[in-house]
This record gives sequence, C-alpha cells and structure tokens, in this order.
Amino acid sequence: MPRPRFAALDERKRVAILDAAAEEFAHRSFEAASTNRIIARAGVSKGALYYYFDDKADLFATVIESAIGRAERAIGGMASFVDAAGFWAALLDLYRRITTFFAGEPNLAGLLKSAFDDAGVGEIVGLHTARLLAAFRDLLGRGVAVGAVRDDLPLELLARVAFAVGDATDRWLLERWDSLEPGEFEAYPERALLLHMRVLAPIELAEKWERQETAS
Amino acid sequence: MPRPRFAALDERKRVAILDAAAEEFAHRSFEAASTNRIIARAGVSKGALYYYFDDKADLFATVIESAIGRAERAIGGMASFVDAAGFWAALLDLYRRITTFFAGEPNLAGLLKSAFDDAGVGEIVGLHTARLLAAFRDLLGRGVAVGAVRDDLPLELLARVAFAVGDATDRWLLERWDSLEPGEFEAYPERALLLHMRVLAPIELAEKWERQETAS
DNA sequence: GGTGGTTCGACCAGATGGTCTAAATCTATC
DNA sequence: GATAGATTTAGACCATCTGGTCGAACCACC
Repeated sequence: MPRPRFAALDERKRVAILDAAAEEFAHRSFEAASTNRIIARAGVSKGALYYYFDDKADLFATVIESAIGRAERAIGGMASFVDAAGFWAALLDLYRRITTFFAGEPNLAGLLKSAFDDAGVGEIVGLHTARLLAAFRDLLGRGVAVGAVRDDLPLELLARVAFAVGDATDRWLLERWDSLEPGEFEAYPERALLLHMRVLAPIELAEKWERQETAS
Repeated sequence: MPRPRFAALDERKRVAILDAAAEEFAHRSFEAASTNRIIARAGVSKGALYYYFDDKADLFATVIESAIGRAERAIGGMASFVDAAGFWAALLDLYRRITTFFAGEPNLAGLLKSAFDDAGVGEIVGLHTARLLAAFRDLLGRGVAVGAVRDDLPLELLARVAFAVGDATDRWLLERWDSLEPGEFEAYPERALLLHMRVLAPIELAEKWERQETAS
C-alpha cells in the first residue's frame, strides 16, 4: 500500500509516477527494474518517491493493483448465461472487451506477465494474481455447471492453461501488429475463443461449435 | 562462443562453472543475474571467468547452448510415422523421454523460460530458441502432411501455443511435485499429449482419440 | 631458468535502493 | 501581506553491488 498521502497527490504527478513505473516493470523483471530510471522518467526526485512509497516492492504492488483495477473497471464482468451456448457467447463478448482494452494499454501485458511469471514477486503481488486466477477459475466452474466447460481436469489447471494460451496468442498478435491484415484485429477475439474452447470445452461441444463456425 | 580454451579446462571446473551459471540464469532474468554470484557459487575467480568467456552474454549463450545440446542428445528424435495415429504415438513417446529428462534437470525449465520469454535476450540466444521452435514447427508440418495436425492455423502459432500449454502443465506438475499421487508422474506425458492434441489436431481426430482413451 | 598458460583479486567507473537534512512550497490564521 | 507550522521536494550521501580490466603471482613443462 502506498502512503495515504499518495492519493491526495496532484493527479498529473500521480499518473506520471505510475506510468513511469509501469513502463519499467513491464520491460524488466522486478529485480532488474530500477527506481532511478523510474524517477528519471517520471520527473520526480528520489526523496519524493520514498515519501509516497515504502520501497520498490510497495511501488510495484501499487502499479499492479492499479492496473488490474483499471482493467476490471473498463472491461466489466461477464454477462449472465443459462446454458453452454450462452456461456461461450458471453465469454466471447468479454474477450472482445478485453482485447480492445489491452490494445490501448501497451504495458499491461508485460506487467501481468511479470506479476504471474516472476517467481520472486509472489510475496509482493501474489494476492492479486491469485485473485485473478480464482475469478477465472470460478467462471470456469460456472461453465462446468451448464455443461460449457469440461469437468475431467482440475479447474486451476484449466485456468492456467487458458491464461498461457491467451498469452501466446496475444504475443503472436502483437508481434505482427504492424502487418495485420484488414479485419484481423476485429476477428482476433473470436479466433482466440475457438482456441480456448478447444482446451476448455467438452470436446464434443468444441467440435460442434467449430463446425457451425465453419459453416457460417 | 566461449574461448576455445574452455573446452580444454578440467571437466570438474567446467561443470562447476556451467552449473553455477545455469542456477543463476534459471532463477533470475538475464539482466538481474550476477556474475559475482556465479563465481562465488562455482568457486572460481573473476579473472578466470573472463579468461574463458567474453562477457556475461557469452556465458549465458554457452549455458543455453550446452543445456539444449545435452537435452537433445539425451532425449533423441521422434520416431518415424506414416499416418496420424503413428504421428501421435511417436509424439507421446517423445514426450515421455522429455518428461523423464526434465525431471532430472531442475534448472532446465527455468533456463528455457528465460531464453524464450526474456525480451532482452533475443540477440544473445535467439538463434537457439528459433531453432527449437523451427524444429517443432517442422514436426507439426510433417503432422499436417499425414492429417495428424490441423491445417487452419499458421504452424508458427500452433508451435508457440503448444509450447505455452506445455509450460503451464509443466509448472502445474512441478508445483505439486511433493504431493503427486502414485502414478501421476508416469501418466503425465499422456495427459499432456491429450491437451496438445486438443490444440493441435483436427478436432474430429482429437475427439476420436479421446473417446478411445476414455474407453480403455 | 625461460616460456606460456592459468588464476587471482585489487581495482575501476558506474549503478543500486534507500536515508536524511535542508530548502522549497503550501496552508491556515491573523 | 506576514507569519508560523505543516507538508513536500531535492539531491547529496551511504553501503553495497555490478561487469569487466589488468598486473602479478602461480604453475607446468621444456
């Protein structure tokens, strides 16, 4: 938690600090990230930084929490559903919002990757990453209840595999960002969802869904 | 490339250096990894380290190349096949060898993760990671030729997604290493393969294969 | 003893995360 | 506007660390 006084800081300065830190933490591991580079980029002094944060870990946790909070507010939740078809339609809608949001947040993917994958930061942001994973896991549990999600593997494993697949496809998209074909970005959520269905859905449902998609 | 004299170094010292470096590079990003910690762990002097390697990047590249080479030699290649069933049976056999090898190499997963995911090391080890990816991609291409692998997505994307799925399931296995149920480790390659088939195979084939697995 | 190879560790310039004193700025009151 | 007190900011400083250099000591061999 930052010092309470951080919330009262002038907004422009607050954003400058958080953005500069997000940039640094998105491109380096926590350990390699440098507070000196952050203050230089943010245009504040060392003393000022430590006036608002206990230490580097406090700053990192604040950046992650802020980014996740912003994403959740912008993306919103998943619409309600009563059957498997409704589940996947609602998830596609969610993926569309996620993709749009991520497209406007160049550092978010790198930040989340750091938070999830850097073995050294579990103590700092583990609560946040666990919360995200738990939310997705619960969502999959609701999918199981309506027959939309397979029930032969642990939900925790499915959630992690889905996150990993999403990460791989996101990076594939980003690497070709400048050479995307017309309509490719708009089609991406649906393409990603099909891959997720492959992994997450009962296989018969995935097959049927794909057959319908191919026919239309 | 290390200095040619490194190959003539006493084997115990050579292994000590490579193992110490592998340990450090497996647990930290390249930038955060410290040559001082490596020499302390290896029991050699700073001057000696730089007598054999140009710099930290040279050491890193050597460690990665050595690890990959060792893995390739121990795991071997994939058996030949003439049809889809043969492809997947041969891949399962390969996964078994991979799993066994990785179980005996605690640092290898972390090392490969560093090599693939650390955006800063592309110039250092990009040739090696590209080669691994290309090998898998070619293998998938041969799978396409016998109808074992789907042909509706780019092979590069499929290879990356498969790597990501493998990484997620590997980590899932490792985190529960001390509480694995009897037979769980032995069954892991087949479980992993089923997930890969979901992503890589034509959906009808994946469904048929799973039905057979469930029946037996 | 001479030569070449190997190893050591002091040294270097620069960087790190965090501390702390003093100056600058802000706010409230008169 | 002046003043006092509170808050914020700057940047020098600190101990420690970094990757890499280099002169000298050590070792093996002839």
